[in-house]
Amino acid sequence: MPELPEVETVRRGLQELLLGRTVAQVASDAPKSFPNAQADVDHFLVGAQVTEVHRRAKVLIIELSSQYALVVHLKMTGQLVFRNGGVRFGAGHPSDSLVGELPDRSTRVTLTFSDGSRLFFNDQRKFGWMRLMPSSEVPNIDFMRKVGPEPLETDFTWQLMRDRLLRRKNTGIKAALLDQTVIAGVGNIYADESLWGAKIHPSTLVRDLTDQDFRTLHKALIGVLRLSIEKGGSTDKNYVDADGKKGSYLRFANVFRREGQTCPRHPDTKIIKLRVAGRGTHICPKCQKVKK
DNA sequence: CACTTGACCTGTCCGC
DNA sequence: TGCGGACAGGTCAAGT
Repeated sequence: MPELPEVETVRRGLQELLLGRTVAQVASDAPKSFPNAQADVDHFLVGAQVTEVHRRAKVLIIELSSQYALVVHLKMTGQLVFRNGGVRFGAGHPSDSLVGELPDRSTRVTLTFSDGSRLFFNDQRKFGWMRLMPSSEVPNIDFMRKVGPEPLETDFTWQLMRDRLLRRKNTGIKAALLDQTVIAGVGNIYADESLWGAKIHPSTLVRDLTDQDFRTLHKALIGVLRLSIEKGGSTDKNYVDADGKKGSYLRFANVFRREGQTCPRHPDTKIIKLRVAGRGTHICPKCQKVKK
């Protein structure tokens, strides 16, 4: 379930690994994961060089010398793994890797570069997608027009966060945090972790939060996102970076997937799992109470 | 318009 | 052991 820190980790890896490489060959399960017509692939992808890899919210944008871009959303089980030669385990121990020989049965798209290296787009559940479009059109797609501000940009103040969240004042804070048009890049893991950090119950209506709550939540959210990027993101089941390696943030998580374990702030209280905003939600019932 | 729910998929886990 | 059903959750479409 790649969220902002996972997608940013992949971006950094791809930026390092793909820059300057020239696409020589493309194989895909089109149209499911890669809907472009073959003619466009032949004209604007094959023969093009990778010039830059950007991220906006949970979307990756691989810029090409053809003035086209490959736009990728990993959704829940997508992976972008680069291989140059055989199986790479990166710098860590082999057990840090989740993927073996590629392609495998979840490979949906394979890009082969002119030097023989390859980029694999794997996606077990086929929710993710990759599409080729003119770079100039990327900001005009519906998602980009509607998506909220990046929480790690310097202009993302607590007041801006408050004002964005108040656009959903009659809904629960967790639903508002997950809404990509409110704030970009937050998903289930970092919503739960930041709400625990700020001692706010996920069902609390946004309109019932005080300025002090918004300040604390702002600090908690930025803190968990930064820490997770530092740890290479969160691997629960599928997520891996561009080298195929897992992220280690979940070792530092306080509540996510920790139901039944004790709250770090309350050795006498166990973390429980609820359903909020249609998602599995983890809280400490002692720190996080609904406010009215 | 604001807000909630279901659909999209497949692999895994749990109870019978 | 096998099997049906619940569950995992990012986003969009459809529903209230």
